[in-house]
Amino acid sequence: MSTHEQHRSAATSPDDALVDALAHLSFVVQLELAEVAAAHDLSLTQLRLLGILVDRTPAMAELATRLHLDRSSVTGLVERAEKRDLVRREKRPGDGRGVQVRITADGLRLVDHAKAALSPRVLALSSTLTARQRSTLVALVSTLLGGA
Amino acid sequence: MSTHEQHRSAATSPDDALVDALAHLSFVVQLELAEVAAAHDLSLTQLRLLGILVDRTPAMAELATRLHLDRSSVTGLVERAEKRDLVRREKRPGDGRGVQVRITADGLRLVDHAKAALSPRVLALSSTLTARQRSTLVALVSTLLGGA
DNA sequence: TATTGTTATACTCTATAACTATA
DNA sequence: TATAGTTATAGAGTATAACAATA
Repeated sequence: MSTHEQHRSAATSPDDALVDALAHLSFVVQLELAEVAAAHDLSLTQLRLLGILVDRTPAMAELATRLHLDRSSVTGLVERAEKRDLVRREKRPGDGRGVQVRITADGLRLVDHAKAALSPRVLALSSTLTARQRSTLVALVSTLLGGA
Repeated sequence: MSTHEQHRSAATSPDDALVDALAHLSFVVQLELAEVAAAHDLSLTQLRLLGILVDRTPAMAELATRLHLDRSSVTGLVERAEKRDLVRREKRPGDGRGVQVRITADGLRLVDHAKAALSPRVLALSSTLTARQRSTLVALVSTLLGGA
């Protein structure tokens, strides 16, 4: 029911309870992500962009698909990141129209720091769980996400 | 590790696996939330605003706290919602400075529809889990969130 | 013709700083 | 002085529509 993390509603059915729990959890986790991004002077979208580029050199259109954004939005996103020397646009070999985006050393350093900052925050969230509970949670979420 | 939902990284430790799972899950759930909001011509923030107002009549400052926004941001947010007759600003009795924000019938209808649209989407996400697994997941997430 | 990416434009969202009015 | 809220301003983020270049 709740679309807000501080709205602790009394779920009336098991289904409602699940929807509530996942929505609420997503807000709490996203807040941590946004704070980590902000601490590195990045928006959450910029951080996601860098995260994607860590092990890929995608075309603009592929970035748009992965980020669920319009191609024109990605143009601006990459432009701003490029201005900060976090990414670089390169000509796509073999297709005169295409561009591929590559992360720079600066960008890589930034995303590494952000990732390092994220872990303790997310782990702190789960401090009320035992080690066994945490591993059960990981297993369930992995199944839910279709990841084995 | 992953800051992006489509980045299925091989977590190297149980801690990394937990951070990955929760981050990934949060993106997937937020995508559903954003799509539901968009289907009702709302941003996720506007939907959160309405969600808060369902059972409250808060002051602007309280809204800012709940939404993790600056007061000036809330001014614009409420203004746009008011322009669409989704909320109404009222004078706070007993404090000439204060304002309280109330959801309108239109707003309530909209948020109800959005909530109804969200449930099947989130439930579909968890279709790979058994009923018992879903209830375990709810219990673990509730503990994590400190909600008993 | 279709695809890739950009540009032009217009909004929403957000924060900072300065302001007004009330307490 | 302190608090509640707004305004002015600036910038990021986003989409739609129209465009150029290439395929």
